[in-house]
Amino acid sequence: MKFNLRTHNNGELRESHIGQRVVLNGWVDTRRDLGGVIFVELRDRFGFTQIVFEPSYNEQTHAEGKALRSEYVISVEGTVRKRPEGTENPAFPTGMVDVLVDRLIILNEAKTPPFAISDNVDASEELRLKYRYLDLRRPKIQKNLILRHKMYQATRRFFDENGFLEVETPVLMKSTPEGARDFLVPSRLHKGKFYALPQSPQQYKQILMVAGFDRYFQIVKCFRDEDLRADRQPEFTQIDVEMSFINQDFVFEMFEKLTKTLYKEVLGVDVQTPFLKLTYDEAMEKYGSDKPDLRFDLEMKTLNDVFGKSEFKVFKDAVESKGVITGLLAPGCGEYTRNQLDVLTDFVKKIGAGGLVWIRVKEDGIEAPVAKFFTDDEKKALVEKLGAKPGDLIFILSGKKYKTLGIMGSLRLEMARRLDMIKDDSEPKLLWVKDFPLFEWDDDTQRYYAMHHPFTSPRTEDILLMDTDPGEVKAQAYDLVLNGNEIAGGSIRIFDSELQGKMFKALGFTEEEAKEKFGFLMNAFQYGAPPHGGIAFGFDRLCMLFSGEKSIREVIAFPKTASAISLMDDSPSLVDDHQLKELHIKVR
RNA sequence: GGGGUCGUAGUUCAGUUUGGUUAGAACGCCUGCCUGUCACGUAGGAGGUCGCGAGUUCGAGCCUCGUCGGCCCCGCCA
Repeated sequence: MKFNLRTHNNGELRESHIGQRVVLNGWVDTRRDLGGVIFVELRDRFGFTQIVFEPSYNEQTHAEGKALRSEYVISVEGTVRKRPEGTENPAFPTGMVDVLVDRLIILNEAKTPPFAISDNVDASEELRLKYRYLDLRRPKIQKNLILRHKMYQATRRFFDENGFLEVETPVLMKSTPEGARDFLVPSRLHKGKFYALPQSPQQYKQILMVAGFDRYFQIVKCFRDEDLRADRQPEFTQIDVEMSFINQDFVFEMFEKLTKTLYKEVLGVDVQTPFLKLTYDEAMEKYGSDKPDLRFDLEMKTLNDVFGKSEFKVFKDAVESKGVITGLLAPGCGEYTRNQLDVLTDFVKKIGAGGLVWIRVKEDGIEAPVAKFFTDDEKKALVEKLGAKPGDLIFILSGKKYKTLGIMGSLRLEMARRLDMIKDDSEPKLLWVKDFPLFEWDDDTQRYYAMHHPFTSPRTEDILLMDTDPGEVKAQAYDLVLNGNEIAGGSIRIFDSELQGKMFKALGFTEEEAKEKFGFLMNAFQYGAPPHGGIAFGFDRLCMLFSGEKSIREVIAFPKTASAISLMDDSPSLVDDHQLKELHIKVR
């Protein structure tokens, strides 16, 4: 079909164009047929322009315009005109003018869409995902993807300017035993063998360091076959980075700079550096989370010293078993009803707490079902430690250290919500959490697992503990946290074969197993590995937070549902038998 | 793997508590009228597998069981 190329896009025309002859292409957004005159808002990703079909200007085109419907794709020619006095629409940048049409070409008709292509029409997410190509026409989603584009560009500019090289790594790689479940890809050429999709390009980027690339980055898709969340998809995008001849502080500095740059260039916001740094233990004790939200205070206090000699059995057990007693002050909540307190007790029980101790602070002391177990000194010390005032409410949990702190952290977030302390427009709170434990004990398999990954270096001063007390070893691992979201994580790596061997041993790998799984990396390390370390940013999550969305699906063009299905193209799907046969696969 | 919640015109929802006549509303859609609208107005009209399947019942959108799907959370996510 013949049509003229546009002279302008639909967000472009201003009063300065009045009198010009223009060609516009786009989609019919809305049509208002007043009988004698027809107004159409023409839409493309640049904006809206009102075009007018007027019989006195061109009778034939006006008649043709009667046929237009929503989402028709058209090309029009006409003259830019100032809108008559009083009919301007300041809501649109192009609202001072309209285009009098004298030539209309309908490039494509369209079925009535299942939902209006508009920001303020609610359509269920299910429907939006099924018709994602229509959903993506909505200005809001387009705005999100444009922001994402800006993030890509600012990121690449930053790394280029700082001496990083962008290198692509394989998408078909070797399956590794640790960490998330791999997505497997069967090999046709090698019967019974499988590739894995990368959970991250971790080992490749370390090998690039051995190869001397010194500074590497990649904006890369990663795959983890785990269950989804609002901020988690099975395939997602990382800004993956690795550097040689650096230390942890150097990493902090470099990526504070990146974060600052992104805020400035994409949002025009100034953030202060350096960021606050908390150790993992501090973060857990004060906020009950390794990704604390610091937009509000509500700091937890460890009360082991207050109740160190307590006769209250629950507390006594916690102290004796090296557990924790942790307290949270809920200011002004002293009047919470028994029912409200029961709801909160259920809340913590659901996530694993044995129970919840609550205490009302009064003018003349404290009031609580457990008060009779406390000595006067304990009561006094408790109120003092938490800085409690009459009218406040105190919560106490006790039990296994990190688990209990984590539950109190959840309660902290819940109370912040109830007290309306989380303001969406508050300034971004960024911090580093560092000194993560190197290992995590797993009761089911009765062995240690690497909390970060098996290539993470312990703190130098903790290396000796690896043999005697692995649980106490801290890693040179760090997360970057934004408003309670983990947006990046990384570590300084082991670059010494001997220490790596020690690590594998602590994880319970035999030498043969280690060789079989990671041998190529170990081999590479024998040929002169530089000290190195890196970090990876969760790019989708970062885009989500920058655009103020609550789900990463809003910043991914074609996302999966919570059950990892793509509603638009109906994947995953069954495949033909002959495909399976070629791949030597039999479905049970 | 577990918990919560939702599923009714094209869409968003009401109706389910207490089973009972022809399942409603708004928007959208279609047709007529309308020359300055921008949530156009106006008159009329069409449009339903109450997610699906069993069961209880004289009778099920409503009750029971199962199942499928969306969303959120726990586990999981080096």
